[in-house]
Amino acid sequence: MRFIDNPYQCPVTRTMSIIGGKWKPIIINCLGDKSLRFGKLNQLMPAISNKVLSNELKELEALTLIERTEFQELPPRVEYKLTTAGQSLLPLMHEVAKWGNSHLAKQLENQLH
Amino acid sequence: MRFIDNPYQCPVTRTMSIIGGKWKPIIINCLGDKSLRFGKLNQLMPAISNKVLSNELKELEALTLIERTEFQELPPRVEYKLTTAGQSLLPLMHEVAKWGNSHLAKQLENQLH
DNA sequence: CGGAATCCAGCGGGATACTG
DNA sequence: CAGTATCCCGCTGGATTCCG
Repeated sequence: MRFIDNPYQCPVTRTMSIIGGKWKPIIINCLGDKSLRFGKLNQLMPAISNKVLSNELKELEALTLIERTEFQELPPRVEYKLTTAGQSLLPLMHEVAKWGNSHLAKQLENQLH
Repeated sequence: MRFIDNPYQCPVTRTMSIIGGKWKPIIINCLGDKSLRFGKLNQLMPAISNKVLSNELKELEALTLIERTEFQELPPRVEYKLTTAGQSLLPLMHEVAKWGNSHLAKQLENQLH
């Protein structure tokens, strides 16, 4: 029996165990090709606390999906951007977004009937 | 300012607010084109408790992504399958799986160097 | 068999204050 | 500015039991 909730056996479960969770896909999609500062990310996502954002960023960094660059300035400046591996997720995020849009469109359409 | 953590403004967030969470993508992918019984689903996913599985199935049903069919037999039999809307997620799940596989392949490759 | 009900521990995560 | 530290609440979700 292949257990589909086993990341070693199921590729969907594997992916979700990497980028699952409430915030990771949003952060990845938000970064895109850009390099963003911590404060800017926090501003774009007002619903996330700085503690959680900090944790998510650390995890994404540990997964080598994003790269953290600390500039030795005052006041401090830190920028986050996707690594090559992280960028490989962008097409997937695009598909996710596409589904979200078409699903919404269908819902609105159904409301008219 | 467009807030990317707002499902009304960001399609990625919108999708994740629908099929996000630990189990929904796995269940959807697991169902595929098949019709599966509660017990079979629980068997395929030993790590999920029946309570949580039951909840997830209810939520997916409320989202009209899956359809529940109850057969009036003894012992009882209930089958779950994707609706048309749910099936529209399968290509996305396929992409998710593809990324999971290629990501794993790259990791293994890097270990050789 | 397919759940619902109950109990309960763990921890995710919010709010706030503080620091280099 | 970019976090860390602390406190603490709420809810997720596990284990178990019971029911039609």
